Amino acid sequence: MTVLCGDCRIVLQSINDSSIDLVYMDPPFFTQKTHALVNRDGNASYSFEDTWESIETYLAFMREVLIQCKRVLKDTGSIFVHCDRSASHHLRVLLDQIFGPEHFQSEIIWTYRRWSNSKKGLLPAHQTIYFYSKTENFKFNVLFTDYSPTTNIDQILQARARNEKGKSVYRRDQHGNIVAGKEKKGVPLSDVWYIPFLNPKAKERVGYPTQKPVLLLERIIKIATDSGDSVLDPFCGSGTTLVAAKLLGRTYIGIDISREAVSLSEERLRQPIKSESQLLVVGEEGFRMKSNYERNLLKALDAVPVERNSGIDGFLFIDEQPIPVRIQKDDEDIATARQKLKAASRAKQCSSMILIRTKTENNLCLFETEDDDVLVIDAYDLIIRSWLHKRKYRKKTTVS
Amino acid sequence: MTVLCGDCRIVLQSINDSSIDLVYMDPPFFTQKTHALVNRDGNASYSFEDTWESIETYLAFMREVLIQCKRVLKDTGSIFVHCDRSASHHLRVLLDQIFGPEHFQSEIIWTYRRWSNSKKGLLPAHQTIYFYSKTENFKFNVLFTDYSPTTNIDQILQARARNEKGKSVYRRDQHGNIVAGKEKKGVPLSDVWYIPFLNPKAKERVGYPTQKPVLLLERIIKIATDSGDSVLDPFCGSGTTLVAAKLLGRTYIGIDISREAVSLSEERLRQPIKSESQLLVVGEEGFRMKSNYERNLLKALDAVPVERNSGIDGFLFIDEQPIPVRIQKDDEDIATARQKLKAASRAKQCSSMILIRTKTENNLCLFETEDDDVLVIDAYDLIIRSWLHKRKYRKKTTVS
DNA sequence: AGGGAGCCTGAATCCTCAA
DNA sequence: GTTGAGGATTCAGGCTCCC
Repeated sequence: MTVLCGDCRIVLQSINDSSIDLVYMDPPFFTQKTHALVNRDGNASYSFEDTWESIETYLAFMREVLIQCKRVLKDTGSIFVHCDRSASHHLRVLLDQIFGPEHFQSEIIWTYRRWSNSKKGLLPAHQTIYFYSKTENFKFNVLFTDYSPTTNIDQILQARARNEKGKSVYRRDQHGNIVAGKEKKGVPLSDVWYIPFLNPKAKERVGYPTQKPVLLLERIIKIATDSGDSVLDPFCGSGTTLVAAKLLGRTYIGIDISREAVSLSEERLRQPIKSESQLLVVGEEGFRMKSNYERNLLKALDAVPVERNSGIDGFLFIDEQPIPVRIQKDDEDIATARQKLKAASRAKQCSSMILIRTKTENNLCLFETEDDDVLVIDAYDLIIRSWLHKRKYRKKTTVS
Repeated sequence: MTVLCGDCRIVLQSINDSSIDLVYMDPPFFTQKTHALVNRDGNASYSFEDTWESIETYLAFMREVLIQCKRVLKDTGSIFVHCDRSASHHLRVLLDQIFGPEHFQSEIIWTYRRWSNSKKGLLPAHQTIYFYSKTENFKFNVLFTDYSPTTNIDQILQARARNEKGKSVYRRDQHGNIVAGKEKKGVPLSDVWYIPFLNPKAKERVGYPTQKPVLLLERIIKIATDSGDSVLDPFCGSGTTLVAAKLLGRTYIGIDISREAVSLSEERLRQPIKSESQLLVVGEEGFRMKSNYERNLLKALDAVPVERNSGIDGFLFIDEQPIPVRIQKDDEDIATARQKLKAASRAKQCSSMILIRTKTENNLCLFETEDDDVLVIDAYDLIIRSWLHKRKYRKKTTVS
């Protein structure tokens, strides 16, 4: 959980063999340019050199770094190397040499829309991330995306079989009825990722050149590690990788040769939630911090999410009047939840509040009182689960 | 305007120096597999070998072909080499050697959605096309695409200038009014192309493995040539390049080592057909039938949305069992909604269903019957609206 | 061990049948 | 006839399982 300053070829030597679960690196791309950007308030400027004598010098440097990275990786670990069209082919040849072509897993295309320039040629709108594993036995979590709107989901739910000619057909039982298949979670994530490029005006920007979106790093970390695993970024720059790792509960080590970059990373890490939310709109960051479950509930309510720890999870606006919303937490009973919501709302002068109940209680004596200003609504999954439970029980008794 | 049969390394020798405007090639990808496919009507079968002793053998072969291609290209000509992740990096190193890294123009990513599989890792969903020119003085036509929906069109149309600090600002006349700029045609085409993969069921398919969509070739030909120019494809296969060239009024030469492929190309050229992709005509959004409201409701239920069934809006999975979900539509009463849901679910053999009520009815006589298999849940906004209404009324009566 | 056969997959078309 | 909903079809994949 540190950010180290120095040449990563040297600093990496202090890291133990087989101790890291994921290496992500965003090294110089061999653009042969100096990258500089002035900070928001204009008083600090970060820059780094990406000029090299020749491609051979560049590759010799990268070779040293990659060999060290392989050494520190666990056998179940993987490496993601970010590059652009300047030298991606040379880097992949190098990766083949060091990690072995059989450990190549994916060529990830990060694509985005960007302001057009009037260059003769096609507008560059992608960068490449090479994904190699150390062994065949690498850790991989499948992320799922939505089905294409052209897909007949109701159809692909049906179980399938082969007929006598070996053709794929839907399976039918002895009555000729269709047989239902297994659960569908969605389509496994593909190797082409559309993630918006950090807009020059984005609040997330901290003034560091080549800064990557947190969303991109979150996705990589989720794919290759579990909670508590270790993430290493030998060219950490503004520390985006480390922030994403911290937000996802992974441990992290960052290295950068620039004193300023290390300070900037440390600053961002000190309070990633707070400092990030100063930079980001509350809604955006609040959205990322909430669990999917709460986020979806708030969306269905059409409520605007707010930050945690305040007793209020979001606000619903009806006739321009804000109505505080709280979702009952796993570790609290409905009375506590109501109390917290009322306490937090008192200061806001709100007379109507909404509480979403997510659990059944042992004693169901607490109900919405007639003159209360809190509306208690049961979460959909709570309603469904108790209905199914009731039905099951009823069927059993009917049979007996 | 011919299709020649033979090894392209030999056949190319018969083509004059500096006589071709565009070379497109779709060589073997070094997949180390034999690709075979049976024709639609089942009476013909095409196949080709893509197995090699080593990567060196493959590259030696490709080197010979590429050197010949450079020779026959005009000084204003360009070459587009289609490859996939198997050997793209090696091919680009080769292209750098033969055409010079300074003549590298673009790494085009052709991306698409396709049937998936149970791979451990990311689903491959792109192929790469390298675009090199013979000299700096190459022919290039800018194609335009639509602006992204987030772009403010009004702003683009305004003329721009630089202020005293060199920053880009909108130009204003002496009265401070914004000056309208030149007409813009859209965003110049980027190097990431989303073009639907030739679907297994597409009519355009002729039964040749690895067949490419005509649309992809049309785009390349439009970029690099004008009407009447010459196009060469040394691995023409089923002749897609030649068909696209003919449709666009370019002259063409195709070469293939397989007698069957040459016959197939000749046959296709006799009646060049381009099938319209429904997906491209309508657009992905055209297939999405759900409102944001409905989508958010389904998400809160943790249900998978269904786009192509008029009775079912989504599926919820509990204990791996699919449960159909329907959201009551604006123009239907709850009885109709229930009836449609039950009708659609009958074929799916589902015994439990969920119906989301979104409106109150005048006669509230219809309730969930004890033995029913449909659970009716009120949408959150319905609950909230009726609660607020009730409170308002109660307060009024209290005051009076 | 290594290699071939068979299985699971979902996108996007074609195609059928009902209204 | 004409339209449109939804059922049927098949693959430049990649896994497992079985000799």
